[in-house]
Amino acid sequence: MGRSPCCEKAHTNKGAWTKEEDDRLISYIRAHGEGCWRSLPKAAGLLRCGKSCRLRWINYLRPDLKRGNFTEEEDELIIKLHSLLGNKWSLIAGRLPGRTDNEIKNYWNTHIRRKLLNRGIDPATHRPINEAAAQDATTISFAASDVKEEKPTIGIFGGSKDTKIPDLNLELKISPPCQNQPHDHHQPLKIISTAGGKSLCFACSLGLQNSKDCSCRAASIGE
DNA sequence: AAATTGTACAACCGCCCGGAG
DNA sequence: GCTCCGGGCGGTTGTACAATT
Repeated sequence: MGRSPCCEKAHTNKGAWTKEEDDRLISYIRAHGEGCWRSLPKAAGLLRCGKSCRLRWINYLRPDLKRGNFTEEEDELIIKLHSLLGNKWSLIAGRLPGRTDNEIKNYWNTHIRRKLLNRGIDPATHRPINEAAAQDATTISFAASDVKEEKPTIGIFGGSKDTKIPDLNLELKISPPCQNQPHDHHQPLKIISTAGGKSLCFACSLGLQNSKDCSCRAASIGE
């Protein structure tokens, strides 16, 4: 059927953003909010595609972004999340406050992939490279199944028969961000897993009981 | 010092999904 | 139920900079 382009390409700038463009975008969003990205460039006086504005804002201009190097903790969390979620960068980013999907994706491709390869782990399957090489070609790209004690059924993927691992019913549920939080598209998703009827926060389901992301502890303290 | 190669990351492209009409 | 549109996502490319030869 074909789609109309998101903007008139003939009259839009491309490539790196200038300081002036950044300033225009920031001041417009501060004054009017994010609103409709399609009409925003015109309203803000920018010769940019709406998508480009959105990307620039979300990835680089938002005030709540945490710039700078990833910590070792963040590294490990990304690896664990990737082993469960695959290349669902936005979901992974949701668990890393201040980080964006694009940033994590780039970081994965440049740093973590190599780090895993150095450890002898296939970054696509999270299996030891020798084992991964011996795997049937039909092996799926994310593999929580290599951990024998943890064989989660990941409900958020719709339960493809190839991804179901029967032994342990570890359902992941994703709920909208907490309502009392300020509006933020990248507010971490609350992902709760239930194993054997016992509710675990997402951090615990990943084996990060002592992580600051663990909400079980906070809940149990409050009880 | 210049050329080449490698690395990091910003930005774009095209597709998919969900909501509105 | 269908179509269209806007937003969002993941993959890929482009480019600047660093390291090496």
